[in-house]
Amino acid sequence: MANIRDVADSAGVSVATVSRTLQQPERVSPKTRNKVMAAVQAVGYKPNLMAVKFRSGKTHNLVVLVPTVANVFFARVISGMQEAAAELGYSILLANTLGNSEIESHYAKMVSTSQADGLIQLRAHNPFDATMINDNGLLPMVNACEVIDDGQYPVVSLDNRAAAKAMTEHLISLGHTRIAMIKGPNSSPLTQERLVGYKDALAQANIEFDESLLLPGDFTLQAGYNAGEAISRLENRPTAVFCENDETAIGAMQAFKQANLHVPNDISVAGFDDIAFSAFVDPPLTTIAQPAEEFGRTAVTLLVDLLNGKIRKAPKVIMPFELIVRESTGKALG
Amino acid sequence: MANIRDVADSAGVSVATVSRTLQQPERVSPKTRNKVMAAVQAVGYKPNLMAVKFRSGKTHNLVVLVPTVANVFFARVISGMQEAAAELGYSILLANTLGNSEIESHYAKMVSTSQADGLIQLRAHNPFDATMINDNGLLPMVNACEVIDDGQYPVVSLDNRAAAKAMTEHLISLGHTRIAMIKGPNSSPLTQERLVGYKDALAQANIEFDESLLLPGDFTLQAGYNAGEAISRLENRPTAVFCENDETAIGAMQAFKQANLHVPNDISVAGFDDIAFSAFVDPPLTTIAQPAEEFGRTAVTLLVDLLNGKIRKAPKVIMPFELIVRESTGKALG
DNA sequence: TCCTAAAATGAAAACGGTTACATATTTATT
DNA sequence: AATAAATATGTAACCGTTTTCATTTTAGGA
Repeated sequence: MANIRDVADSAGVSVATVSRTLQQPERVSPKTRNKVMAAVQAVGYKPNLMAVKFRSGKTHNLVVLVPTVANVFFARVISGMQEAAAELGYSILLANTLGNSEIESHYAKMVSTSQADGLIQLRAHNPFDATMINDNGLLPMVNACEVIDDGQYPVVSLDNRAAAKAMTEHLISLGHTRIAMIKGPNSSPLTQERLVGYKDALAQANIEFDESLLLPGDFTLQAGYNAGEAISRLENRPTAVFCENDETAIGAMQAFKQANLHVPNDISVAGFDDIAFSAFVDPPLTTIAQPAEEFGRTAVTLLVDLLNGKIRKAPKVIMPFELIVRESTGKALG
Repeated sequence: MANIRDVADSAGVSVATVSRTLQQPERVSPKTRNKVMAAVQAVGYKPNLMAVKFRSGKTHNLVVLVPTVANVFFARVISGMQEAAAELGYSILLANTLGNSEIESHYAKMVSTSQADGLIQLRAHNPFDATMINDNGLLPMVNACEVIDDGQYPVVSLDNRAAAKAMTEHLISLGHTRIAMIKGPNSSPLTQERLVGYKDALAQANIEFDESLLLPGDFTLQAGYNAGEAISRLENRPTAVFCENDETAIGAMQAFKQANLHVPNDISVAGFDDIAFSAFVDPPLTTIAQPAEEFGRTAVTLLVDLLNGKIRKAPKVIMPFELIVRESTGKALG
């Protein structure tokens, strides 16, 4: 591979002049500029950006830690990130961690080993262990969606409590009083917040919280299906189910159909996230829409600001949500 | 950030010794080793991997170009890639190109600018333009799923023609003779191959190919819905629809339901890919399963072999498929 | 104890750029 | 035409590591 010295030799100038021609063309005379450009073509020069990044100490790489890109909501967030990063001149190193802590720390380590400038994660644990921490103890990181509440890192999040409350109120307004909830994984703070919002709404309507209507889940279709089956068999069956994400809701609906329960006549089903599939299932799913792409864009912007020292204290950006009422929720009958 | 020189000073040895201690501990005396390790801890040394990669000329980064991670099938392929890469000591730089050619070439350029050792793409165009090509004209690349047929690059693919033929034969065996097809984007060779397989099966059964039963699509839910609507309105309606991917099939099924067509009694629907959702829609979707994760793993392995010079001629790996019959396809009635 | 071979360590070059500083050239001013 | 100022270019240090080669130290055998 031709390097900058080959170009310099071919053009009969110094390497400094070649570098200047490429970086700040206005600082070099038109005559020289032409010579150099011709030489660049002639020798087929491509700058070794690894050398540039090493020399400058800025990689312009951002690591993104995502539990799984198979989660359709995350996929939208990532799209937003990639767009914003491209605009700001950064590359996204997307780490699909699959819950594998080796992959996680492999990528997290990229920040402490100068391979990336900062990190964004869509999960709620500190990815940096003692071996990665540097002098001042803080590596540049932004948390999106899920929240680490230690207030040390910028956060872009949703008011999950308010959103869950809004959805529960919607169900209550349709006359439902026995409302089950299928939860997300307990490890996720977001799951807890949504649970609190659900309880808020119940309390406000003077409906007693019933522990037996709380079902475990992990945000997958299969978990939704399993919970749906369990609900179908309940003796005093609830008339509505609030699922903490859309995959769960779609899985549950399938279980209800196989148990010959009609949605929403026998049981209303609500989701969370508004993934693309939700408008195309039968019946179309009532859910909470989040500005997923905007989440991603904001996270990247925050991180870049952080890297540029434009941020004093870790900000907390709360994104808006929207209740999308479709046909999977209806009036409580009987 | 402490560098190797700080460690050397702290341990009272040379930088060469520090480097050796870290890279080939056996080449250094136990006494020195302990001193150095202690110094590493004391100064909080983390090697600057940008410098290492620059120096070695090997980045151990692989760029993966994917049109959109929102495609659930791709998400599975990516998971497989990440696993294999982790095992082989490589990092995946995942580029969600969103069809944006700027993002595409931004990431493709990483290979020609020494930021990545090679590239895998899940699309069928040459991402390298004239400005990226190096001396011998070939940059290390592997094509997965979609095929560039110039035989220059290794390929890991499916016999899409055979798979589409198998699915069409399944429909024919159920008594269907009017079988519509909802295509993928025309830009995709894979789409053409599946079309040919479909025609193969028709010809073999002496069913004349009907151009009017061929509907455009782009692998999205919405395109499937649109095509499904169009099919519902056809005067001489087909009794079966073969969709070139599952998203399309799910979108089409939704359109049929809204047109009061029962699946499969009024119309059978078949997909392709076997994404997770397909087992959880109503009715569960008949489809072609591909070993998605294995695709990813194989692509990474091929690329790494290519980088290590273990490959003479561009190999073509064909992965197996499986026909998954669920409830969305049934006997042709009437 | 002395000599040789093996093992351990150090000095310095190299990777490919950028950039501060020095020097050479051009342009402007009188 | 002489001089100052502005512009253009070159020289060399530098970023943090690895690695070759030279040198020193240690171990082993006589």
